[in-house]
Amino acid sequence: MTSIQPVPTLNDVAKAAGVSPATVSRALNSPALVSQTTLTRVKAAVDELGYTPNFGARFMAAKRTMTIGAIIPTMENAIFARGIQAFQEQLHSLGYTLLVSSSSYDPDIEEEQIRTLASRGADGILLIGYRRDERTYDFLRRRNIPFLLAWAFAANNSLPAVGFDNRASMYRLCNEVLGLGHRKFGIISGIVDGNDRAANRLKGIVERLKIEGIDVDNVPIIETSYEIENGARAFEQLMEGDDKPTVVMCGNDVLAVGAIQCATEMGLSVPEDVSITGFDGIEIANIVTPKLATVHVPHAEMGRRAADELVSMVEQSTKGTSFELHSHVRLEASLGHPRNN
Amino acid sequence: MTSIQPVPTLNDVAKAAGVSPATVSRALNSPALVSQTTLTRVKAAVDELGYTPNFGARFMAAKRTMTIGAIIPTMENAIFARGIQAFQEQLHSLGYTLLVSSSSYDPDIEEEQIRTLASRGADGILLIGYRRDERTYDFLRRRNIPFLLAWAFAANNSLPAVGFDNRASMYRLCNEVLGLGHRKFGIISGIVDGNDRAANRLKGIVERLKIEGIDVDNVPIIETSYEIENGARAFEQLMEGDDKPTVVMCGNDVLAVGAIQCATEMGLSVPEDVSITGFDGIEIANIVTPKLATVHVPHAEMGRRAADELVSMVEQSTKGTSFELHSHVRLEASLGHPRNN
DNA sequence: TGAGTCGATGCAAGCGCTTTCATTCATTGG
DNA sequence: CCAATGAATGAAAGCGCTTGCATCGACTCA
Repeated sequence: MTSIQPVPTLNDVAKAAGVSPATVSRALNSPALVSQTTLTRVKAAVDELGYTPNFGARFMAAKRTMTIGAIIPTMENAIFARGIQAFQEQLHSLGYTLLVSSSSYDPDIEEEQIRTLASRGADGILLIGYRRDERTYDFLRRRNIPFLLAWAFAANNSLPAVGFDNRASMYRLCNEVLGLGHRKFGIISGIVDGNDRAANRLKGIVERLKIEGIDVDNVPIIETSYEIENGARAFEQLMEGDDKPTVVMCGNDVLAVGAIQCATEMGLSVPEDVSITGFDGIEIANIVTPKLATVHVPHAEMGRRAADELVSMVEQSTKGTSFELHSHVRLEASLGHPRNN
Repeated sequence: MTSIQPVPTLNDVAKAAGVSPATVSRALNSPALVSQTTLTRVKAAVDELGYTPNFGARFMAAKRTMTIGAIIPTMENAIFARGIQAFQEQLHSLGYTLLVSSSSYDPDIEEEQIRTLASRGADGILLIGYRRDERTYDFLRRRNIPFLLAWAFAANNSLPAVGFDNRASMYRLCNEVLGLGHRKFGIISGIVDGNDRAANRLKGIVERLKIEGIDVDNVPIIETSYEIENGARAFEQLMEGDDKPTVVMCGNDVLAVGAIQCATEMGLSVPEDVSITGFDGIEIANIVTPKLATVHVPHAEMGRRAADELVSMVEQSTKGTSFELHSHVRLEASLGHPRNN
């Protein structure tokens, strides 16, 4: 075999091409500065040796890594999947690589991941939602790492974000529900603590109900984490008492699907016996029977825009502009009139 | 404000603690070599300055990065979600960070991502399935980067893998289908080219049918990529002719769900008019009505085992041991007897 | 008491790359 | 024909960290 030279370096390429390392570096990063002849010679050497730059070294010498990090709460369900996929594809077409980690909805893990991404030289970071320790934001700012929030948008918050107004979206859905005549509500919310998206969705419902003059303190609200099973259990609990709700609004499609499944198991028909609504508009909303009335969020567009915005923040070192996307209430068979209005 | 010293370095910590950089490095990486007093002093300095190591530098000086890379075909649907989530959680508890990229089922992109991960100093890489250009494997070997395959297992292949036998699994499911009396098959397969998992699943059906004496050349097989929509379209096409199949076996739950939805839209009842089967046992198989008969794969276990194995390959620099997981045929309402047997 | 140990620390050499500055050589204009 | 310009390249200084080797006391043991 050939000699033991496992990883070719810039220097090896330089030798092979008969030029200086500096020239190879330039040929690779700013081809305009190098003559055509040298350029082809270098490229040939690169191919021949199978050279790949060492990011660690590059990161040390330069600053950029052409890497964007993203930290999402979970990979396990589909909530973030489509958006992140679009984000990644757009980044790829802009020449960036995406590194994704998941925090399992744990703020401490999230903070740790942020530090790790920073240590790794991420040029920018995408985070989900607003709410996190101020210390985390300080860290990012101190380090001068551009960051962008997604899956949420609050007009009164100056942090750059690409997303939608969770509160207003849920408010609109609640409007529709009221319009159908429902007055007895049950709510299954995501864990509100440390999650502004879940909190705002809940707020959207509560605000609207108050306006309607409904005594919100008597509306049963169950908080649980985003899993189908939990949605089912919560639903069961809501339907236990005498004074059953005519509609159960869920903070999330995943919970809603659990609720629908539970309803079916309990022999209740949806929406005749009880209406159920979700939020997100992910695939399962369409798969479940009956189809789930929900708020549809433009995930793919959000991902693409987030990529564009974050990259421009990185490259132009701008402060970042927020962008509000519009969600869309989707009425489907899981939502109907209450039985005895 | 304080002076402009954006990113504290090891040296800064050393100064603050009144020791040499070497000592700080040791305090951080091999605390056993440092006295208790120094240790606490260093830790204090680290906290005070908010120091985070620079991975680029660390990667250059040492070799390890405590990073594992994974490249999955897509993040968009749930096929890999659960397994990867478990993989990440296990890695995290072993002290490693996971970086995930997706290749969009494109071999060229996958290769590029592999190079990127290598450049970034991934200590090990997880890949999905066996089939890829030999050049890619050569690259990994040359670079001496441990890699492990997942979502597939072939006894006759020496590459280390943690997965299940796609062919045998599908063969068993096909067995059940035949047992119910079906003789007229339709097949919706994933794209076989460059995807050994899809290919082997198809093979499992075909082999079993041949044994049964069924003329496989006359069994309609539609290849399409893993999307619900495509499953629906393919199903429609299969049900067009006069000689309709009594069962449609799909290479994947996603395709199968599309098929079921299409059947419902066409006014066909499942399984009375036509049976439908899937593969993977992901969440949507349980959500769709009727529930999908499928092959259930222990995704979470696969993820965990893959993490353990890959880390041990990295740390003990062993060659890697393959491990076969067992899938499990799950009979559900979408599969029944053919109408006119 | 002196040689031998050993634990704790410091020194300094890189790891592979980018980039500033200097140098070289060909070209151009007066 | 010579100075001035500019394109192309090279030399070399780090970037922040790890680690082999050297050093230095403080102990142990005979």
